[in-house]
Amino acid sequence: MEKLQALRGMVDLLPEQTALWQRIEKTAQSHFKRGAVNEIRTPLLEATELFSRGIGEATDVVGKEMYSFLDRGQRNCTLRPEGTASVVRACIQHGLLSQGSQKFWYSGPMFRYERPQAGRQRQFHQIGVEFLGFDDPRSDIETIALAWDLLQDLGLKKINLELNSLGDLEDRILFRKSLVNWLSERVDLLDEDSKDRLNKNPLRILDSKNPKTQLLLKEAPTLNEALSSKSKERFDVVQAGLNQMGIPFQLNPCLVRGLDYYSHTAFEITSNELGAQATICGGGRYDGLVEQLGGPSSSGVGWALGMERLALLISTIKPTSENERAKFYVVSRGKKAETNALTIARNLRLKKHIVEIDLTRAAFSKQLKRADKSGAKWAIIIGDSEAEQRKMILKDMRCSNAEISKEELITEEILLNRFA
RNA sequence: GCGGGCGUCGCCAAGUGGUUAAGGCAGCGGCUUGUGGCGCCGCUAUUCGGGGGUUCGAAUCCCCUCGCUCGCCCCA
Repeated sequence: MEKLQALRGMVDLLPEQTALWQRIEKTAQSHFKRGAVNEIRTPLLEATELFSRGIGEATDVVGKEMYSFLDRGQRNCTLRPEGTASVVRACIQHGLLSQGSQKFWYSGPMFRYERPQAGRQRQFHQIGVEFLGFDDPRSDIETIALAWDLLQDLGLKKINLELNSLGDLEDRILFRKSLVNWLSERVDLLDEDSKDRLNKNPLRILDSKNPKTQLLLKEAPTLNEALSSKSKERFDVVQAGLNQMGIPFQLNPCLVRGLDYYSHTAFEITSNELGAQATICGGGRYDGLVEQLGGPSSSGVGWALGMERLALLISTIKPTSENERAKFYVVSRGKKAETNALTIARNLRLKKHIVEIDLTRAAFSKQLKRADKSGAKWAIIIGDSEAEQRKMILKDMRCSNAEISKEELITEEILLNRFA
């Protein structure tokens, strides 16, 4: 018989992991709340066209990584490979931008059909932020600071912020021309991938990992030189803002990012403790996107961070805290006792206590062993004789010595009063 | 899509051609027929990812296949 298992690249998160994930989500939400950023939830499934138009036909994400299929109505659908396009679509659809600028956060699964490796799955999860309708470079600074502070709060000390400016559309067209010209005279020195990109997407050559290509690029014209004075000024404001906040960053003139919609500020937060997939958070400005998707001319800036990669970095943190453990562990034997036990557990829970109940019918010694292991502070023991008297034994499990630990016979009423 | 590594019980793991597939953890049962951290005893893989082949004999050798994993590509 064929073993049934999850599809490649689809990962189960077991309780040991979910505790950590909840911690991350809780921390992030706390930062969003303080920043007056509102949650938005959009569908996992969208029209394929949203992504091909938004992210760009020539990108790898659209070209070879999308989970696309025809639904029963012959509509071309795609499981979202990223969050920004959906958020922008929702904004346009509901006319939110006519109500002024918007600050959003989202969280959820994304899908890309790639070979899985460390820090990369086919279904992965992102927490992201999108600020729409903000043109001021201070919004770049605010979003970056939000990401930075959130990661600091999670205890990540050894992370790097890399920063670049892609300029506006005109800057990039100019730069592309000069880069292509320069590289065309040196095609022989390029690696295969880069040769391919020379026509398709020349800017991407900049972040080639091929060492020879990188060496060559040191002589090449840089994006920075191609920026208009206006773009340069804007970039200066962003840098000055980060400096003033004491957020350290490194300029990386080769940081271009793979999605077509980025302009001006582009940034990545990386860690060198992650293996090959070092980026835990990436984002930037995307001023043309709203209009490109059929909305009003409007600017935007945002980022997304990878939950799996974040979880990898924080995985050393202890998962279960003291107050998440059960306060009571209910043990019972005998027909009447067992049903009484269930009711008592429920009544304690209605009083907001954390209660674990043993449903095994094993010997008391066995059940109490589990009570001990569970870390519960109190055991409630109900056998036939207690059930007859409508009482129970309350046993203090905090004492490590079983012989001298306190226990007493009490009624449910007394119990509920005492722990009210 | 292309490379490298790996696949023995829920988890970790010995075994590298001879047959009873070690051991540890976890789980279950018992010592303690109604009472917890220790200890002791017992149970838990007709089977070594799957299929085929070589051989008197294979978890151990060969072929195919599936899966996992790391890397390339790319991104979070």
